[in-house]
Amino acid sequence: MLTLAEENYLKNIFHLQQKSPEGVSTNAIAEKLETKPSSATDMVQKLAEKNVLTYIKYKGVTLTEEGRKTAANIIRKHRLWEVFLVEKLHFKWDEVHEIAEQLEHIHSEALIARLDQFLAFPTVDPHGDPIPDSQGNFKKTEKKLLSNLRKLQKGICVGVKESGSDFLQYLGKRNIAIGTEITILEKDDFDESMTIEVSHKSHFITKKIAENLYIQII
Amino acid sequence: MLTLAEENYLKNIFHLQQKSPEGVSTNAIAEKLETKPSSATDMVQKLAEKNVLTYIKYKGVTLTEEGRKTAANIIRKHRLWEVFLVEKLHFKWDEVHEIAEQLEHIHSEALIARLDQFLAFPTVDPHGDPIPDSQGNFKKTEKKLLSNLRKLQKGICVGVKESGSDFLQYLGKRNIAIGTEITILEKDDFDESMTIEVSHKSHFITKKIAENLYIQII
DNA sequence: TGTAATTTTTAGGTTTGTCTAAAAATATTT
DNA sequence: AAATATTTTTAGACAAACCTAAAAATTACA
Repeated sequence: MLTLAEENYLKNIFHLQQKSPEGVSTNAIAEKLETKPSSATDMVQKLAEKNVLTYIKYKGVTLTEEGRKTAANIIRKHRLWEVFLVEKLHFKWDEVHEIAEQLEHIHSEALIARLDQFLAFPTVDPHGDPIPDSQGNFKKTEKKLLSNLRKLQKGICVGVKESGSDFLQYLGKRNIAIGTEITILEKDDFDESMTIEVSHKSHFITKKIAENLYIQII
Repeated sequence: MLTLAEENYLKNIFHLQQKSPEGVSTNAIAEKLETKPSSATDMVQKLAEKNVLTYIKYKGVTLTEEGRKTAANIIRKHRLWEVFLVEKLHFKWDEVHEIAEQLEHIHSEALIARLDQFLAFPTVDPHGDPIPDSQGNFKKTEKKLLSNLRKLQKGICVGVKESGSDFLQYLGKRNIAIGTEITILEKDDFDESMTIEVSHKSHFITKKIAENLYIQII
């Protein structure tokens, strides 16, 4: 079982590794965690002992598979709690980070499993960031129907289901084409219509339209 | 801002003070917290410095008003989270204590205010223990209509609203009289009927009956 | 009331996670 | 390639929260 401080290091090293997959420097870690490089070195040595990362002096740090899974699980908890705070407690999406920073360290597998179910298994958090599954896997970016996405999720149009010219003209008028980035601003629970943003303009679209657009989540 | 360890001491001292209001010994604190008396002494001295309790060497400890309020607030959070876990995530009432022990230390007034609202301002936790208000006040035990109580809440019958003989005979047949202890086993959300336990027997009663029985919560 | 038993505190030490200052390794520049 | 600059690690210290062992105060009781 990791301590709170250890969990925070692991989570931040995970994020840093996205940017520099070849290895993360202790200085970068210290900066991210707003601490001194010497403290980061100390902690990194302890985490290497615990086999959640490999550390080569002066060369930097890489998460092990175990470390990667642990970090992903913390991120999973953080993002699930954010969904709870926004969807259930009606916080604004920009108010939830600090609280989720605390909640992500609650230890209970059962709690997270039930929270996930209570929230209807969300795949993105209120900022549109993906929520990894319980095995720590981030969903491979695959095409989905626009109608299956949630509020604030972002994606790139990668195809259409119905390809009649009426439909394509409809898309053309709204500057939607293959490669176009789309963000869901609002989604109505009742009729599944949505407001989407396309190149800084917002459009209202019906369920029928959304069911005919393939999107790759980004 | 108190540390997690300090909060746990405070909460437990609060509970111990219920049993011995004249002062709590450091040994009793150590036993409750499963630590050594010397550690309890150390912590108590630190908490006295922080003005949340008064400490007289060899004589024991009493919470200050500030300490009392802080402790009550931790208990409030613990019990609100228990309600959430049972009512929203469908945990059993005996599975929630450990998780609530962690959640009670999340620092955010806004979170607790919204959680309270989300849970519709419960006054008791799933074990029937009272939830103090945001000022740290425990509701004075006062009579309430049975229909206003929640599942698992316990009380003593202290009066009736409608006192026609039909009604009193109805109560008599079920061994309900002034002084009788009643526990709500089940409460139906739809028609507000309930199953109650009276001297080890369970009875089904309608909303109309429940609206005419005054109960003192225990 | 004085001695024994118990409770409580003090003294000194450990671990965790941090710090500063200095040393060592690596990288850069001329 | 040598000198300089930068990055990174090591060494030693500190606060929090705990421990053990010993001392001091209180309580029990003969």
